[in-house]
Amino acid sequence: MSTFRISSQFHVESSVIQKIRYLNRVSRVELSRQLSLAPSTIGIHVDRLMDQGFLRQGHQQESTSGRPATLVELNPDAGQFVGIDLDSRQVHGVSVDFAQRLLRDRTVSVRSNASAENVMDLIESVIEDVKDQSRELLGIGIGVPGTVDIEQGIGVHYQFIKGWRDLPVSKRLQDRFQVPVHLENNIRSMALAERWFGQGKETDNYICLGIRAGIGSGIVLNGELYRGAHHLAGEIGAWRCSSPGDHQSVMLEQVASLEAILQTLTQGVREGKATSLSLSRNRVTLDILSAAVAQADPFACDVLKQAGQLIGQVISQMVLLLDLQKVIIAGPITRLGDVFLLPIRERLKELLPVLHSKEPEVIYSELGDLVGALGAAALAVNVWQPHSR
Amino acid sequence: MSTFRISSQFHVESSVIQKIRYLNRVSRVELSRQLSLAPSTIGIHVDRLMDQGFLRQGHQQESTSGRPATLVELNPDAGQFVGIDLDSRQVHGVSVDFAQRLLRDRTVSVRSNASAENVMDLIESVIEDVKDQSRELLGIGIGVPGTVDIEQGIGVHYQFIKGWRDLPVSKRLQDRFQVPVHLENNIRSMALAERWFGQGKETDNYICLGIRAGIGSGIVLNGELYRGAHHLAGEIGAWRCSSPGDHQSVMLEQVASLEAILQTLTQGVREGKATSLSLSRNRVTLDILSAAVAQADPFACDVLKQAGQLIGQVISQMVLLLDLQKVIIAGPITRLGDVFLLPIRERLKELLPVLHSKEPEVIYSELGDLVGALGAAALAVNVWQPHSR
DNA sequence: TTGACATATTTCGAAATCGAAATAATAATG
DNA sequence: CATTATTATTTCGATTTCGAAATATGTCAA
Repeated sequence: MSTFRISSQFHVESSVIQKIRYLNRVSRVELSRQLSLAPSTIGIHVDRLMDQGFLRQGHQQESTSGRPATLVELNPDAGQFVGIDLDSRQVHGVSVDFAQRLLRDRTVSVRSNASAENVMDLIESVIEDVKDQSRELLGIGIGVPGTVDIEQGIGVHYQFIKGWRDLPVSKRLQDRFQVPVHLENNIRSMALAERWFGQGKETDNYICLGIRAGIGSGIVLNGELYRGAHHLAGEIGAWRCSSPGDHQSVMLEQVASLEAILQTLTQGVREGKATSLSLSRNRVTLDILSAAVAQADPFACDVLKQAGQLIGQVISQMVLLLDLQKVIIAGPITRLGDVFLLPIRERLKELLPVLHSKEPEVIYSELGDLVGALGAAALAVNVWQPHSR
Repeated sequence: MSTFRISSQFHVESSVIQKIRYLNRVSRVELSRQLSLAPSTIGIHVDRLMDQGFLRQGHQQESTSGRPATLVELNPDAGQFVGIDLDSRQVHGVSVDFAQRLLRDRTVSVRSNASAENVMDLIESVIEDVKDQSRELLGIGIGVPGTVDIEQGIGVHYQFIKGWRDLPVSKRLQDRFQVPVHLENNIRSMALAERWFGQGKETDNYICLGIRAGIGSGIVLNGELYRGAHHLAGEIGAWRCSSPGDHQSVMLEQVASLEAILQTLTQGVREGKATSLSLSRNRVTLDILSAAVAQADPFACDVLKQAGQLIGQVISQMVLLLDLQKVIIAGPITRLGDVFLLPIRERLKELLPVLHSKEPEVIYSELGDLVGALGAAALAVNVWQPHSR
């Protein structure tokens, strides 16, 4: 694949837009400083981008001493992006305007026996739904579970959807909607969303730990998403850990994922443990667990504590290896609150040597169910470039 | 600290020199491609750098079809750099010419009760020794153990040298030798040496695992040294691991470092295990162990196998998290050969899921005792810039 | 030997960027 | 109210980089 050079003009304008996106409202001088370009150069590009309608004048404000800056901001009406997050059970879709503000969102659930083909149809209909008819569609981002080939836009493999193997996701959507489509692993999309809108905004080194059916993570280092040599970075589901009671080492995913926790609880109920937990369709669900936790059910709390401590140990290792400032935990498990979070923090504190003066924060994501979809949209936004139009 | 902008001219020339350094001999066109600059632009800079004596014409060669390239290479005589590696027990020093070829090297040992002050004196004398009198000294790089503040050039803390705390290493050497001095953690220096001269040359994502008195690692991601939020990345000595026989988790460094291994062996000899190992000054030394391994002493081999398996597990975790292509093991422990290396590889193979089609290599460093010093020199080389002279 | 063909390098006018000075717009001050 | 200080933005000639075409220098095949 030949690496063609992008006309330098567009490259600069692209990075100008990115910076404004990141800072919301900026003066020309501030842009000049941040991009290491002369003020005069920035002036030229900002003027051009305003002519083209991508930027607009913001309220000039900020009175210190000296001439006040005339702030520049994105023109929300310059177009829209769509982001899709495919979970094992749901498709979340969002559309955002050019200033990356939410326009519409929609969530549909996936039948448990749905095929890859069914899922793709569903995704297309969700895109159709959330798309605003009155704006130009500039790009689509999509986060999918499992392994992906982001260059080719192919979903390589995901075990929980029938036939999800070497699926040309990007090509299909590109053909249908006639805009650039960017594929990414969905946990990395979430990490990206945290970077843009969430708790990673001011933080350059963090991990977004997704605890759902499996366990995976999106890694941001020096402010950039890290993907690894074969786009497999962050796949820590298979980490071997010492489970507290057990002599043998076990896989992280088989002990501390939401699925594994619910499994352990279900097993406990069947064995007749003293607990207020009940079964629905033969298993403990997250809702049931949530209710039990609210009543401080001892068995449920104990199981969560065990899992939390293990996660705490895993986080201690990631922090030591990568010298992280933050670990953001995402996924439905965050609904359980402190019962799960506090044991993680405690264990982490125990395991980090004192020399780590700056103790890393462990926090829940606050972006809600749309995290992944917003991140996917950000993916498309990130790589979009102003064409001559 | 104000971020002053370097005149763009020097920035380009600097990156031209870096690229040539990396590729040894290159044509102007190849440079143009690699740096994404127009051939005409490269021509101007190469001509100028030749006039200034930094570059010279290489043998023009490489006959394919078309006009043959006139290769450009570094002029070795343009100056020299010095690199220092401070280990807990030794100071290694090297000088390299402008083309980064070894000029001289010298190793002196550090008295076990030496103070920070003694060590600094020793370092100064080593620099004086290895420095070539006939060339201009352009920079000094120095790798030291423990935590460092690379911006300030301060050795923050190292427990095994008396008084090694908040030591202004760079300032002292800068005052004495009147050239830029660059400080770094010594394991990161080693990782950098692998990147420049060793097995990291063609590999963009790897870890250099240093197993000595302690255990630490230097991390290279996307071709660049990763330092983390507070320059603490890679400090995995405190990782909690499940030791095979034990129920409690233990610190990696206390089980699998060279020090720990020798300690375990010493203990074993005292307890009268059946072994050919003997004690020298009340302890098993690496030399003794080495000899025992050569005779396939069962106790020694078993202990090494245990340690190797633990390291294998640790590597599996790092590989899964960071999707690495390679792990390079460095330190005196590599003298033990396959008895230590093979268990690592076996355990790693066991623990990696099949989906990791590209199995990462685990190899010993082949750079010998000068790794660290060469890496430190590379550190200075890396940031050096052509001044107008 | 000659004439494609291929690739490297240089040439040169156009475009982008710089840097320093000029200009603009405000607060603080006397 | 005028003046000074301070920061933002624009102006404009100088410098750097680009891009396309011209030129250089080899291989290969007829």
